Amino acid sequence: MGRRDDHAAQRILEHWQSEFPEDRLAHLVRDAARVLAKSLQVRLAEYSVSFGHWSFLRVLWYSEGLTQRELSEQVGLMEPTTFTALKAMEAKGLIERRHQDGNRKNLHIYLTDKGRALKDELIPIAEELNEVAVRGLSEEERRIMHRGLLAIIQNLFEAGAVS
Amino acid sequence: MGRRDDHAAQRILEHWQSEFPEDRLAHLVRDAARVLAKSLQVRLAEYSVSFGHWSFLRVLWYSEGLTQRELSEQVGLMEPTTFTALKAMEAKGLIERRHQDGNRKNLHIYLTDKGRALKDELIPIAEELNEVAVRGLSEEERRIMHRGLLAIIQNLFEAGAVS
DNA sequence: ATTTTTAAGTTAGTTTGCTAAGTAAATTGT
DNA sequence: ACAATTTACTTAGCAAACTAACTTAAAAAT
Repeated sequence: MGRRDDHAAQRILEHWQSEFPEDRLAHLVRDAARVLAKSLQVRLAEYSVSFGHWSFLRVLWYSEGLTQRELSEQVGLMEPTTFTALKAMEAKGLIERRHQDGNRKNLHIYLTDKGRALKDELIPIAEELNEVAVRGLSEEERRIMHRGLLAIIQNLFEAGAVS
Repeated sequence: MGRRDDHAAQRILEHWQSEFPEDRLAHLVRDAARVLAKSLQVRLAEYSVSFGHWSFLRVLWYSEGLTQRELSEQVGLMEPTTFTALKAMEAKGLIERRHQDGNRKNLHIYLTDKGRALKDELIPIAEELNEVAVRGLSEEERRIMHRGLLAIIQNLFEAGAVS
């Protein structure tokens, strides 16, 4: 990493010693999410897989044949997002969208060989990145972060904070 | 919160008992960030302040007169993003962009009275939301999450993971 | 059996962020 | 003092997400 990036890293870190008590955690979570996403994006780009597509591939590798709606729910995105992503993935030859059992409405999603083959290439990348990200954190700390993030999500839902 | 939301909450939580070891943390961080952002957005909307504008306001409340570039760095966003947000905020009468000291290049950003007045209304909202989010987590756990998130950001920068 | 309701997919338009490339002012080097 | 470089802002265009509203198929109710 060059001097420019060291500088960027330092800036983003210094940033967090500073003021703004009122929503420090929210911004910190957001920054971490951005850095994580960006990192994965950079690595996936070598395989011409976008970050958006990755989210669907990782679900499909575990369970093909879901409908678009079911996929939406599994992935945690809204349907129009899913729709757009899947159309693009179909155009790139990663998946097929098929009607089934005489039902002319539901579309079931299947991987192509090409899409399926990416699994063995991309999973190690994600695993390695994950490992790098939490390097230096103890098992205990990792568990607490996991539980803590879940708690935040749950708290906000329970408080009716999210629509 | 209605039944529909309970359902949504449960789905998002069940989601995290499931497979996908390879980047569970990354997705969890991302989901938490989305829920946090969404929650704040909903609350800010009552004041016609968008989430994007909030990020700048909170910095400006602590230090007016920064240039656009300096603001970008403080907020942690790229300059074009800053530019667009500030133009919109100027149009809404929240800030002014002014040349200074005979320098025809740098633009310094100042709050209008309207922008300044929002501070007392919005800061409590953010504080309250933050409190709700981490409800049930001990001081110790909060500290670990804070350190852990910082560590993730730092690790990824150090690994050259981010461009 | 027909109507009504619900569900799945789609389209349109918005928001928030990005990168890459352009322009013009200010600074530095000769 | 002038040329070259760097810096600050701007423009253009793209990506990933969203909400709201539409269409049509399937399921439920009368």
